[in-house]
Amino acid sequence: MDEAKRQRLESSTRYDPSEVEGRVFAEWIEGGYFHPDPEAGGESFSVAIPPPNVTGVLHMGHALNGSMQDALVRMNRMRGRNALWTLGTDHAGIATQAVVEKELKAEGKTRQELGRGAFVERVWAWREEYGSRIVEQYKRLGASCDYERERFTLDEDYVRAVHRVFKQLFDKGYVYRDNYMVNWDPGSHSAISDLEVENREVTDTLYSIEYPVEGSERVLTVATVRPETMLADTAVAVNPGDERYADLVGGHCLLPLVGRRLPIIADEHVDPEFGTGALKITPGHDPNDFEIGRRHGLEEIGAIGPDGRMNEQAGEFAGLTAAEAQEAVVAALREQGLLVAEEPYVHSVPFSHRSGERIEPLISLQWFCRMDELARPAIEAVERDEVRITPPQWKRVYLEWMREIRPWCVSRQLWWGHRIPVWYCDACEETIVAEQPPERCGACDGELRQEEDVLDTWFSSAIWPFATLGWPEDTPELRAFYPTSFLTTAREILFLWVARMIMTGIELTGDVPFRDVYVHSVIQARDGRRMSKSLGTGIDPLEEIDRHGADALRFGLLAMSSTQDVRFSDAKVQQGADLANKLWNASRLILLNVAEVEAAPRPACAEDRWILSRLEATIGSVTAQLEEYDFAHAATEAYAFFWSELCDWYLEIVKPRLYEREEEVSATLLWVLGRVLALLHPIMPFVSEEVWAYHPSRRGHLAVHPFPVADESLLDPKAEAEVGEAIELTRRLRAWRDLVDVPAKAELSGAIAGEGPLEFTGRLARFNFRPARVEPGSLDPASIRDGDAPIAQRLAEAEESVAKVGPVWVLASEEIDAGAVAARLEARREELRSEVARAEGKLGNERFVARAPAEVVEEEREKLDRYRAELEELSE
RNA sequence: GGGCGGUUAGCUCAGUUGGGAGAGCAUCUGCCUUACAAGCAGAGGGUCGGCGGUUCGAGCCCGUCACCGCCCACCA
Repeated sequence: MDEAKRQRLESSTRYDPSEVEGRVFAEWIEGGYFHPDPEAGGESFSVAIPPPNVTGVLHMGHALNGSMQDALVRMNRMRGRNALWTLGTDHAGIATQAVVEKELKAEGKTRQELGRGAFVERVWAWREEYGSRIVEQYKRLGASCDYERERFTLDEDYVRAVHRVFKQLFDKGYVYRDNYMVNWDPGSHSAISDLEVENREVTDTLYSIEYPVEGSERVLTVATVRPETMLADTAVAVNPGDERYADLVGGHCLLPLVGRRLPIIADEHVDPEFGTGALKITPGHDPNDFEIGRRHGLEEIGAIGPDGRMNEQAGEFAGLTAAEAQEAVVAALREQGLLVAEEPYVHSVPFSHRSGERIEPLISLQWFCRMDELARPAIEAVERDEVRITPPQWKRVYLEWMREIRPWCVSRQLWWGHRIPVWYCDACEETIVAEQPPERCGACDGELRQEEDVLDTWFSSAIWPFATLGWPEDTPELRAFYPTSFLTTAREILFLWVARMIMTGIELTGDVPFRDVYVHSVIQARDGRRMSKSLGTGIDPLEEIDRHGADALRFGLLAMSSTQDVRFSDAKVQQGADLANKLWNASRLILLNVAEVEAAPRPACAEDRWILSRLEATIGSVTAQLEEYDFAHAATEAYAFFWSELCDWYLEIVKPRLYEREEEVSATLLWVLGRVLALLHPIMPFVSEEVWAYHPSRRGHLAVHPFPVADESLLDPKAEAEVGEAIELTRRLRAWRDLVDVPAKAELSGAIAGEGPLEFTGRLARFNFRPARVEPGSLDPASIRDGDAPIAQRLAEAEESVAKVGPVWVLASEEIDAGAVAARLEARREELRSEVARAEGKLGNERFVARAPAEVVEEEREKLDRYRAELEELSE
């Protein structure tokens, strides 16, 4: 080690992530480790990041998902796979357009004033300036993405891919244009899909209105929470089995305020139990009524326009907002005495997930995609586990949703996005769908105009895993890295994104887009509420990185993740920070004291075999857990091995040997340290890489160092048992010392029977042991010196076959308070008496003895014997 | 209205096929022991949401109730 490095190790007693992370990340990039050559050959491993919105800033969900992906990508890169982690951003139509429109508004302008072309240019400008923020933030996390292949869903070739998809689906008859009821979002001024609607409980007023029946004194009383929509009513419906109204079906009533004749129809949808059993039908503004209307061939009237205001169909109410119209309609009805009841009514109402505004269902000419044909193979792929979903309950959720799938409204009335590749000829009414803009109409050579609408953002993200690799071209990237290896995702986009990727992947590439889907848990705010910007409950991952380091946040997030949702735990992040610091300091101890030897397992005694065995066992199980997406157990198990077994026990045990620069222990320690660093690297890449820089075995960066494979030949159950017992003995001695109030500095004397790795036990528990050859229950007089008197006995049990550590006697000394010892002894006797009673009770139960498995009964008998023996020994 | 998940130590969470309840943090006690006081050693703390059932034996299996959360749903 050169002098500068030694100096730094000696002087830095604390690990400082802020000093390390930027520098180390730059080295990785310079090394080009994250930029694989698709033609390198060999086994590849690839992941396409769920593309964050280009407007986005890194939030805790990204940080969690990123930590998980990076752990697996790094592990596989270290295993020598040709690893690609594709990063990029989503143009996020509505969100991005809204951001720029807000900017415009601040300048007193609107997008309409600007015009489409200038507006879109303006969004691109915005994107150039701010669009890479989140990419930079992924670097702070340490994400080993290929930053040289950053993709954007509006890249030129990505646009071509989208056009190809649209055309292909159109040609197959899946994509079509129709006048249909859609979820109109008055906020973004666009249609949105069913998946972008969220239902909220709302208390409205339920109004009961009387519709006079034509040619009769009777009235039909209908109930509605939206009286303003009555202006667009085109029928009244009753249940076909409802005898009260059987004679009226086929007749008409008169729509109050408007005077339109409404046919009275019978439809199964009407619940005779609800209200009066008569339902006003507004096909233009209610999804149910729309269906009924289509079944009965009713007229579809739109009285509310896309701007949320009443149109000319609303007669005198035209120009009012829907809310104003409601008041006015109610007032008019009340005046005419047709309003017979008003009562509060709680029901669920659709709201736009995008703008938060109440959805206005209305009929509109839109582009749709039929999903049933696309869904079929995507269902089979999951049923057959060609795409595995973890945890398994989400498989069922996916399948159930897919089996009920409905057409997808893919057009959006926005300017920012993939403009739909459809051209209309006004001269001959030809519709042309094409990948490239056609010059003139092929039929009549007339002028063409392109469809104004753009595609749903999710239409383009649905092809992300292969479009980012160059599809539809047959690129080396596509050949090498598709299908991708896995996808980690939040469950909220299981339908919105994951299902659609599987469908398009199979349809367009003939293969699934990924083999594995891991649905991760949601990290909630500290108080259990949802983390959200608007609630102010968000926790900024970048602040956490500033405060504790990226490794700490990564460790914390992985450790707190689970199959169920969990609250954000500052303690877990702190645990990660502590681990990084501990790693640094343990490494200082080792690296500054070892002899100059090659790292190698060179066990010289039981404890050496023990730590090697524990290390390999840990490598095996942490690796398996990472492969099963059990990140929490992987992180905490690696932590426990390193902290407790390696630092608290092994390093303390071998310190004397280390200080003497013993070669065997030096070699072993370097070996263990190297493997631990590699094992931790996928979870804590920065600190592990930094420490590795000081390791004498280093030939290159840890990021591309081989990942450890558990070496079973180093597993040693015997050493584990022996040292485990010596550790247990040490613990009991320490506990005993504390409980009898022996001063911390006091060195006690004792006699011990047995053999095994006891040297460290005496040292760590501050006991001077003398070997004592004993029969159970008695102390060999030969081992007692003048003035010695055993005052406490049997601090450890002898395990038959292994270490053969026998009873321990502590010899009297002035540091020991005989009264405290006696009290402790009595407490132990009490404990034993209750254990004996418990075991006796169990064994006294005939049914237990008769029915429990023999080994369980035998075990219980052995326990009883042991407790009795110890109690016997401790009795005066 | 359906479906899913949760309820375990003061807090946040683990708990593999049913055989004496664990971790981290917090608390208390003692230690600046020459890697780390962001440390070390030790201790205390839980009728595993309630009730019932199956079983020799239940945190775990079954039923039921109570809260909490999420997803899906076209009943005005």
